[in-house]
Amino acid sequence: MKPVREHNLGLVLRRVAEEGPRSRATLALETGLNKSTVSSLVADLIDAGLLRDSPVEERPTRVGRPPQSVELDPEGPFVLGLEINVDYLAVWATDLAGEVRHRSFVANDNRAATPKDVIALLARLAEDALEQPFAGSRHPMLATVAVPGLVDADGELAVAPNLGWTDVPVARLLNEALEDPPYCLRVENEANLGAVAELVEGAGRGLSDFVYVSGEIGIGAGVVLRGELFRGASGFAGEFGHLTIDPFGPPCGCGGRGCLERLAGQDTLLRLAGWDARMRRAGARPEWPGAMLADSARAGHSRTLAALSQVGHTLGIAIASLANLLDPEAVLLGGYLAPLSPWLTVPIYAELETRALAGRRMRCRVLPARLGGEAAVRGAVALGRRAALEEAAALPVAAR
Amino acid sequence: MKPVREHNLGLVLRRVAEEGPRSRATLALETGLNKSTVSSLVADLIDAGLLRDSPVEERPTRVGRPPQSVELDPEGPFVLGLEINVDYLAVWATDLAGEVRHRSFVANDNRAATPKDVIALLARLAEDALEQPFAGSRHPMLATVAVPGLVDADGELAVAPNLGWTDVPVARLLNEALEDPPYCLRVENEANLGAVAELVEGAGRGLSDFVYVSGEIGIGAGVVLRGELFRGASGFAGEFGHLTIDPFGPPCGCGGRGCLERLAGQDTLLRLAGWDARMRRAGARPEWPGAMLADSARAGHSRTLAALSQVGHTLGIAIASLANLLDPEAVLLGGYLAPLSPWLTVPIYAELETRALAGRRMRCRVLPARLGGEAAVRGAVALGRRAALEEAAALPVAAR
DNA sequence: CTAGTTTGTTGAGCGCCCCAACTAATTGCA
DNA sequence: TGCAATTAGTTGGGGCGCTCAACAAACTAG
Repeated sequence: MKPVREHNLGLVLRRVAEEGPRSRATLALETGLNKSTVSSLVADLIDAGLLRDSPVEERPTRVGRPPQSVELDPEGPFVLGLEINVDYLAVWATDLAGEVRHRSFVANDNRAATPKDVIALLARLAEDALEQPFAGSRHPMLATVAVPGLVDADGELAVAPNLGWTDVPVARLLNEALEDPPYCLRVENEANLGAVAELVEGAGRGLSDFVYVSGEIGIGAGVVLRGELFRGASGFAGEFGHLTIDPFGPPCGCGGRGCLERLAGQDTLLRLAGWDARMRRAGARPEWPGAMLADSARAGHSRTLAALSQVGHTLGIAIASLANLLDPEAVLLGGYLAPLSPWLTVPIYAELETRALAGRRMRCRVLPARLGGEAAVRGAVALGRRAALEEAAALPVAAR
Repeated sequence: MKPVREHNLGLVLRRVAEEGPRSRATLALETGLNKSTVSSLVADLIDAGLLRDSPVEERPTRVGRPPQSVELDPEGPFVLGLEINVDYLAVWATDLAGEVRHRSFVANDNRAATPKDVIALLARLAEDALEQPFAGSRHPMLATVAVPGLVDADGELAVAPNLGWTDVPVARLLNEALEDPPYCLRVENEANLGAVAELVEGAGRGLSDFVYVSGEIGIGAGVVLRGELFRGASGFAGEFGHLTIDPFGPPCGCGGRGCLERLAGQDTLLRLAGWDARMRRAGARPEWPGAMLADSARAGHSRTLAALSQVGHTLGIAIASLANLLDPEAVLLGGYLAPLSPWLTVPIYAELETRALAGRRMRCRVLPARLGGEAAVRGAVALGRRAALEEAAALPVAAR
């Protein structure tokens, strides 16, 4: 009920986490706290195994006693990021500093398997990560699972169209499948986690309001508002692919008509560019359509260029609606859209300028995402890491 | 830098503001603070002129010493809500408790006048309010101005299409026109303030994520996320009327095509229902179209009913896009849409069910707004009042 | 080697919250 | 009427945790 110490511990810890190793003196300067207070806070954090004295010297050849930097303790808490996607599973493990300590990727056709089997396999991969020597610590462990579908407020996977799953309690099943369940396990939509990843270490760094558009098999989005992921009232925010573009357009799998995903999704784009969409199914890598179409566009194939222009205009209409509603600082194009952004941004900007009421007064930039196919796992660890930093601050006061 | 006292003062003050008069004992129970702490906090707030002992006895015939309730001091700080609209000006003044102490409304064709003259007139109305006896207090005074246009992050009115104004520094001009400028003066979009009003005392009470759709001459919206007004990166969020419904539809005044406002705005609705839109200009009251069309619909005029159905479907498409993106708890229909909602909700829900991906899993309700044409002024005072409560907590610590 | 400079630590002081004891004001019951 | 019982509010002691100032530590410059 009176978490002032906890608050300040968190302040110092997060500062070190976000800005890197630094001395007590600079921490005092940056946080506005007193030198002696910072010393005491840092001592507690070291006792709790969250920080350690750093060999890195922060010293631009100045006079005076050399500062003693502290950094995140790599032996401290660690974090798991898991991903279930249509045709693969992935697991990453990092320490508090965000250093990736373990990484695995397994191709697996998850549409063909039952949820239970898939989650059992994922649990095996997670346990491999936990076997790593660095995982022997007594610290709490957080895990986040990225899934390609709608996750409701209780963490249950309500529906994953491209996986063919409905109402799968992923968190519960995974907890049961794990020998030693983590301190906290959460499940989150893939595009949402992609947005978090871009926010923390990608094209969204430093931004506070943006939308990450994830072009996978469908088109999803993660919405970041005021520097935080926005999930919506039931956890279903960001279904950008089902914005209506043409009310009487072709029917979409969702039951609507003329959805963005139907008019500008991967299948349509490939078809417009002259490829048979079914080629995709033939075991290609996930990054296939983006890289291939970019090659084709670079080679100047007119049909590809026309397809990209058309899809760009369609995307632009949707992005203009989004901009009218939310006025974000930027829209990030992720997934297969990222490598195609050189050809997409021009038509998108054109639509934005004619259709966004605030026109050029609002500078909504359209940028390629930076993290490619790793965005979702990266976001999973990043979210877990952020939560760990938040909660870890409560640790030293409890340990007293 | 160590606002723990301030925080607790605010906690107590806001509790009383939101939940009404109550005793120190119940405040202690509700805030989790100690009885003695609450006593001390309340004493400070009384000293600062923010609270006073209340004659109201909170006593459900129980044994023991009767509690001494405290309530917001009506002699405390006061708040102005101003509104500049197309054909009228309005000023409300309330005390901290939200009790309206002064109210004025002046019909005035603001399109025909220069911004400077309009603001001078508004300043005169504001000064009338300040002449009131209760305004003689030493307390800070906050004012908020509602305007029907885009307000940028600096509080400048960038563009007000229906007023014909562009780049009017309303805050600066009003400050100059006022003899004794307020402690803090802010300018905010009309629909945004309508959303705040509905949040505080209308259909949005208790909700944390909703969108208020304001049907005035244009269609705007105020977006409330996590219980707070969301303004967007440049302050231009909520331009719901310019969502694209039909990319190749009729041109809209904004430069786009097939905007919601063009396809389902007031003019179109009246035309579809068989009225000449120009009749509106002929000096009718602002609530004219809603009340009149509702009468006509109640009378069973088939052309009106068909028009409402068509507009409802169009609105529903836009609301489905919004719901896909933000997953709000509710959408409130305000302005002239409120009295029409009995005929609009059915087609809107129909579109929501077919077009929102999460379908009936997400319960996005569509409700009529409750505050009618007063929403914007009410929101203006409510926003000022909320800010006053926030800042007033800093007062007692400064006064020490 | 000493003066100057910057970092980190130590102990006094203090704001502010909690706790417990106490006073105040009422009801219930003998 | 009067004395428990009960609930509200106040008062003073204690302690957590922050700030401040003085000091010790570790280095550079000349």
